[in-house]
Amino acid sequence: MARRFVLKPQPADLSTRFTIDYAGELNPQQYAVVTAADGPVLVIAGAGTGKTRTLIYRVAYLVETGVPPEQIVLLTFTRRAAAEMLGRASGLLDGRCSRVRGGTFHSFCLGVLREYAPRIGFPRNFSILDASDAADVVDVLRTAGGYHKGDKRFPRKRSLHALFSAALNRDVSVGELILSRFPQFAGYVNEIEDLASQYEAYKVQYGLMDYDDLLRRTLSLFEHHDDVRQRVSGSCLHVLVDEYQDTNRLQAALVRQLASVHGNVMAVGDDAQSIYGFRGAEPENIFAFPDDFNGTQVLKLEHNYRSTQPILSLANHVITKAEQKYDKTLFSEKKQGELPALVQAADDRFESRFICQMILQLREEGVPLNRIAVLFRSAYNSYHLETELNRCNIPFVKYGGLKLNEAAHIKDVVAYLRIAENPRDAVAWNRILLLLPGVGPKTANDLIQWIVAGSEDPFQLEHRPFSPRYAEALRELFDMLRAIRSPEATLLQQIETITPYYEPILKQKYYEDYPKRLQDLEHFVALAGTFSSRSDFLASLALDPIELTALEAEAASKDEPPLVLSTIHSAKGLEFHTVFLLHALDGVLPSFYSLKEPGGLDEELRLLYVAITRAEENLFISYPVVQYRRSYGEYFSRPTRFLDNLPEQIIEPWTVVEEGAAPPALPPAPPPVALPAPAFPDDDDLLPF
DNA sequence: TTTCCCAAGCTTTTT
DNA sequence: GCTTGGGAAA
Repeated sequence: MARRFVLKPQPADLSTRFTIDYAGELNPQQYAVVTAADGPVLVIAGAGTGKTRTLIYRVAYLVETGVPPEQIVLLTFTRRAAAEMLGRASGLLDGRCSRVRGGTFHSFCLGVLREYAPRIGFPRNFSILDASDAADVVDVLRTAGGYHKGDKRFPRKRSLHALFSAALNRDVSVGELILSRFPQFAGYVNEIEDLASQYEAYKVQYGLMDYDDLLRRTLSLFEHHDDVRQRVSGSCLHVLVDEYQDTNRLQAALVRQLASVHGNVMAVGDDAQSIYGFRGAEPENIFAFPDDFNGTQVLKLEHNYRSTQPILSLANHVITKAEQKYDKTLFSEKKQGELPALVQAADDRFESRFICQMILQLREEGVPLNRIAVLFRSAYNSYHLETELNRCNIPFVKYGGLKLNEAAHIKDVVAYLRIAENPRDAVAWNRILLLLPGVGPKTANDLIQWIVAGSEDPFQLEHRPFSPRYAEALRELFDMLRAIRSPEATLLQQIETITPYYEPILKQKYYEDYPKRLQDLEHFVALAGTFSSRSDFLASLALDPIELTALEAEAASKDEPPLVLSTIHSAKGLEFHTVFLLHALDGVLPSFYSLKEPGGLDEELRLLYVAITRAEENLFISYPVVQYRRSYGEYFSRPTRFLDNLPEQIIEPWTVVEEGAAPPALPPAPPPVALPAPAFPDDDDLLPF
């Protein structure tokens, strides 16, 4: 019997049913972005203009207007950023937003490839190579090919891989790149190009992908398999891309593919904050966006809610020094505030003590530690400070330093897991075979050939030529691997099978500091416990590297959220009540290396701009007058050229002195008279650091 | 072929 | 301060 079901009429105005008062909670510019119609939208957002907040509301708005959350894709620069944004969006909307797909380009591509990799000749369980794995591959090939036999210097494995990667990300051939930017290797163009193609072949042969492969193989998957593109892009009803100024050519092409079915893309960026040129990022992507997408609506966010006017004035001043002109002047809603300080310290120790004491004072005043950040150009710039912080018992996390998965002993353990996941993973095999006594590069290579060419069960020793020198060790290894391969073993059980096997090796290999490394392993085991599948765990380690200090800080202080130490790059998108920038020296920021790069100085300047605009209330830029270099001794350093000749109404000079020598250099006391300017060496004599 | 030892060289920013 | 490469002994 046929029936008729009568639908009730839909309410004419959906807005009355929104749970969020968008117009009330956002300014008109933000509101325009959040409620923008379908189609391509480009948002030019200055620093501190509530970009993140706007994107969060946009996601919520889309969900409220009926877009299925799983058809929204939010591409961000780090997974941390994605998780934070989706968390906040979920908070706005009773958890519905948690089903939004979010992550980095790399993690999104990984998801696509895990499904479609066989279409382009890769196994689904391909392994992901990090930079040092990739360098290991290059090393194996280079040794096998005997390239380093020449009389001149052949590039090192890391340089080689960096070269391959740079060529790919800039869409030029390795040969062209060498001639244009690395003339010192020009004598080896043919050899290096050979190696590059061997590297590619090796990855295909053993089912391996490096970071670049994740992007470019996904792109080529879309380009050559239209049904896949249709399917994937069809599931992306809305694509939102954060930090668009830091996308490279590949990523921009991916965005075009993802939006090719529905055409709903929102890209958000700020060309003045482009700091990834070294990785092939092309800030021009922002300006090319309207050409790439017909009918692009361009919207702007200009009101700064983060920083006080004095901090913005400094930022505005600094950015005018760029070669390239930026059409930017930031205005704050917060008019009042302390002047940014340019703090001169005698040396590293003074600088560190100044920062620690100031932090303690701020904490006294009620500023939580995790609202304070110390930023620096390079991870090692903070060594002295870290010692001093430990002395003062100030807990901290450091972002941008050594990652958990970069530590050799962690990489070893991960290698066992990787083999269990992908038994053809030659890099992982190489790594763990070399740990066996009596096995060197040659034997390892031979064994890998046997193993990979072998039967379905790669962990059989029978019928394989092997020497008694390492037979017993190999048998033990295979027994262990077979145990963790067992389908019943949970991830935690697998790791608990590995550790007793690996500990003797660890003890032997790192006898001096093995207890410390053992501790890392314990953290690692604990971390593994939070994952359910081995493949998720491995992917997360590769794509969302965890800071070594993050685990330590967590273990050490449950009571107080720690201070943040971070490279400027890793602080992108974040904001803090108080920001310290240390080692603001010529040669550090701008980095010595940047002088050789075309456009390098501007990028360093933008880096300073990013650092400055992280601050809400207080900004202290400090530098030591005397630096020490082993092999050179002590020498005078020079503060960053970017702050030369700034008026005192823009940045206030401070001097740090020992108690008794002069009034303490702490507010509200007026800053003491500056020391006589140090005798700077001539630019010619100036050392890189 | 492996392993040990010593000298040389280099040292940014990230997925 | 650390990795990397070369050379020589086992």
